[in-house]
Amino acid sequence: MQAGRTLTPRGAATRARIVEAAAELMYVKGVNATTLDDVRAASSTSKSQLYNHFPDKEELVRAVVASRAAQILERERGYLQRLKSFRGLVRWRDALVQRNALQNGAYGCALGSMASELADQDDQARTVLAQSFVEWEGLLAAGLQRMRDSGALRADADPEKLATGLMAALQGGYLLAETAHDIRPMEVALDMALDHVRSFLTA
Amino acid sequence: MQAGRTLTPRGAATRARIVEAAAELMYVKGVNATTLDDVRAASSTSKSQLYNHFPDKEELVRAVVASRAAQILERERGYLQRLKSFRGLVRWRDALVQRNALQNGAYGCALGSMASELADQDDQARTVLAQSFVEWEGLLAAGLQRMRDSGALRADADPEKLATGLMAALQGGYLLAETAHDIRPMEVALDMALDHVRSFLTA
DNA sequence: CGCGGTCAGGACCATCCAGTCCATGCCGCG
DNA sequence: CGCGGCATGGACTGGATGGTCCTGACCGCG
Repeated sequence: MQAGRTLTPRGAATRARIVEAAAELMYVKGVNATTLDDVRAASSTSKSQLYNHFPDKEELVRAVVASRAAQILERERGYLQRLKSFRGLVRWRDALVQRNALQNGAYGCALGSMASELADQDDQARTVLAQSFVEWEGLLAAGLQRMRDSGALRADADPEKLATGLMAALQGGYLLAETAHDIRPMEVALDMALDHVRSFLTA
Repeated sequence: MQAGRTLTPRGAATRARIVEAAAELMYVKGVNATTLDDVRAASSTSKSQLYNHFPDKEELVRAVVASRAAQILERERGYLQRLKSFRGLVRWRDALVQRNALQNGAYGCALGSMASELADQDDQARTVLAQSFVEWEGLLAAGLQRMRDSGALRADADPEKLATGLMAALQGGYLLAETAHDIRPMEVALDMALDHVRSFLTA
């Protein structure tokens, strides 16, 4: 199985099943703690399928990273594409908090936890993750820019920096919540970032 | 070797060497990517010494966590014990940024990266880490409380929440910096949190 | 100075896990 | 309907890694 091959529908489905199962396991247990045998069992496939689709575990990990990044950016686009008011930002915050509350904060951010684990281990994965964060912040920055253009935000507001601040608060909040098994730090952190944006609101 | 044993000076030194070497390796490579053989080599000891001092790897990891937490809290106490002005907070920020700049943001926060890796893996370690974050935030909160008491901060400032916000910005900043290999996101995040505190300054 | 116990050294073992391989089955195309 | 190739299954292997154990050195105490 070479890269760029055209897959039959069945093959593509199997590949997707593998990536999805691996993503879930790696999210819950961590990348390094997830064995290929775990993935095999969870995806109801076999060892040779794994190696038909991925030359080695590293490539599977990269596929998982790409898949998760695409998934999250897709979801975030839903929230942020039309962002143009402070209320929209509050809704964004609420949706993230609520989603994380479902699991009591455990596991953290799917991108953030992989970033932390892979940053010192797979430079290629790290780059993709970094790029994903940039895109994610870009969605926020674009919304903030629209708010500025419409006069909701003052002219001296820097959408890029505000977006970075929001993302850092989000990621830091995820981490503290994951460690404490309590989502309140995440709420507090996001509220701080939101307050910061609010301080640039006109009138 | 049982817990609570009194060690000879030599034994204590060996134990400390092991923990220190393990801490460094786990910080740079990650906990799971660090093998006991790595630790043995880096600490110039032998396998049986490892097992003389620690029943298994998990306990070594816990010792590393405890050691790192103590180390960081000690360092932070130096910065925060006498914190009583906004300028002091800025100095705190600068010191952290400068320290992280030395390695171009790589590796992140020694506590944060272990928290992310161990949270879903060792509940005992997670609890210690959570407690350490609480203490760390406590140092910040105490300083902010002093600022409030002295009238530097308004009465409606909540030191606890401000401290949590600072910590989240710090941790999120570390993560983004580590992923991007660029400390600017960390600076931006901390500046946001500092601005937030500034918004509670009197006059 | 010698003796008991603690510490150091490193060979050794068992397990786990990434990665290989070959036999079988299914699918689409002619 | 038959054929060629792709997908599938799972047994197998080599090596890494956590953990054990035995031997010998050192240290403090009598």
